[in-house]
Amino acid sequence: MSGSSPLSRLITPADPIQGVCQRLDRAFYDRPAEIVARDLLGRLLVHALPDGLRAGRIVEVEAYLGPGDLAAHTSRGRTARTKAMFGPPGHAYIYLIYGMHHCMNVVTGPEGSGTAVLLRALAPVQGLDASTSGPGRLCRAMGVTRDHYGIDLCGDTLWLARDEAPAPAEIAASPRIGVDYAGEWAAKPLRFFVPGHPAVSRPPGKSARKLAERQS
DNA sequence: TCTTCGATGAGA
DNA sequence: CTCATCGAAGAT
Repeated sequence: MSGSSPLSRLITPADPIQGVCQRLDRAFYDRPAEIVARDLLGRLLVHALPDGLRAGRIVEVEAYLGPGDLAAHTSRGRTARTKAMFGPPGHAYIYLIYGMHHCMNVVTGPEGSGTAVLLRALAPVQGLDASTSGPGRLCRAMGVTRDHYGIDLCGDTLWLARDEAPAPAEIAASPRIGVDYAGEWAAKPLRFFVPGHPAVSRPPGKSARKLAERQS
């Protein structure tokens, strides 16, 4: 944490970060996944690369509530893959899905809780030219791979931050995507997104179930 | 060791 | 709707 933070370079005409930009600290992540998930909407994901910073504003996430949640990878216990998800909060849980796509989660709650939030879509802010809608494309555009498995998000490579942009006026919830196998857990409204935002990966259809709620 | 299949995305 | 593509998990 030096005085000349690279965060100053985030200020752009296209989507200016307003005033002070501050890295989210450990305490932010050390809360229940569902709380962290909602609080992550509107925050920034930042990756420092040799050729500059890439940053996007989070507009869609999903909460995974631990071993009791049949849709969560930690529901099958502690394995090599889920080691990071069972680890301390504020670290990245990243996995390869369908042999070709990476998905990035932020680990939440106390160490051992096995809870995390999947980042599903970003609104481009800086250094992003590919699509950032959908968990696989988000990682590809941000340059996130399993090399970042377990990385400390309170460090200076890959981190999340808050700025002075207003929080989303509204947050919508829906069932999580692609977890139909999870029994009653498949229906729980644990996907949160900014309703109507163009970067959201799957805009709700007419019959899609949606719960709009007020944000803090 | 063998088999199955997934917290996806692209394309017909 | 299909299918690419591979590691983790469960079955054997």
